[in-house]
Amino acid sequence: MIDIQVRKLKELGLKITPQRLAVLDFLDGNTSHPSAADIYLSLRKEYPSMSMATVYNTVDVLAKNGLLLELPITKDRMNYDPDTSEHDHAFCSRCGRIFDVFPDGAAGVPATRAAELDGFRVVAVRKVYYVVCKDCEGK
Amino acid sequence: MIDIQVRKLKELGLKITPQRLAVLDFLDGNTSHPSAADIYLSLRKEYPSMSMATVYNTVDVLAKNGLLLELPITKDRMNYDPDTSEHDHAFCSRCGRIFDVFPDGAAGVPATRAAELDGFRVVAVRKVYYVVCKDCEGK
DNA sequence: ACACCACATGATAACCATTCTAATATAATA
DNA sequence: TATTATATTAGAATGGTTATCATGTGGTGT
Repeated sequence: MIDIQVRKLKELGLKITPQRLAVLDFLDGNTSHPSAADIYLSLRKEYPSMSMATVYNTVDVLAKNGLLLELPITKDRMNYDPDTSEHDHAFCSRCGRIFDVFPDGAAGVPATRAAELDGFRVVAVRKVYYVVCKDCEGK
Repeated sequence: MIDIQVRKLKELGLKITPQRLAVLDFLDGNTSHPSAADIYLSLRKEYPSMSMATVYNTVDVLAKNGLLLELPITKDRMNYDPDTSEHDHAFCSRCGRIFDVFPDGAAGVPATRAAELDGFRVVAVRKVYYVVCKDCEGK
């Protein structure tokens, strides 16, 4: 599973370190949209020496190379998503959770439109729904 | 022009202060998507006593009441948009400018879809295009 | 016009996510 | 195994945002 990503790292000339593998392993299949602190706290058990700087270095290099999406949703932290397929997100401002929102086919924006915009070269697109989720709606 | 917004403030039971009027006046018709610091620096000339706290208080209360959009685009600051009509934004990572992107009619997402999503109540939607703008593309 | 008071302002400190620094460690290669 | 470019680490620094609290003031009723 993460072998694919390891291969990508190698292709990019990035060194395969235990820390990077740990981050990749933690992110693999993770749909919780963790923050850097979430990743750090989770890995600290297994890698007590890991520092926040390494987490930031790692997510930065992953994001810069398209292996991880950066989700700027609130003003107080960045969140990350290892699922780089085309989808949106819903953020519940009550509980703070971030949900994946996959295109339902019909309402999807054509890829052609995303590639060019007012003569600008489009590098990425982020769409966020600010919602009150089911759990929170029921108070 | 800003009389409309003053009326809205009154309706919401908010006091009409010189500082709020100054912020509203600065934002009125402003398409530069300023940060709190931008607002503060611009108003300091006219209102030397104004503090960042007041700017934050003001934009928060305006945003909370739908008179101002919060745009979480990068990890280093929040930007604001007084144009609350339905539109998207394009952010050029080279020059840092934020452009308005208005729906071209054809590709707009139906309002009905925005109101309900996977059973979640949708409060707001933000769509950001990360681009390289024309000016920056030509290096 | 005046007094009252809930709310707003302002200076400052506190907070916290992120970045920087510089010394040390290590993966990759030959 | 030696070399070297790259990565890691702890800690400090940075900077946007929030919190604190004393002071000021807009709005309302008298």
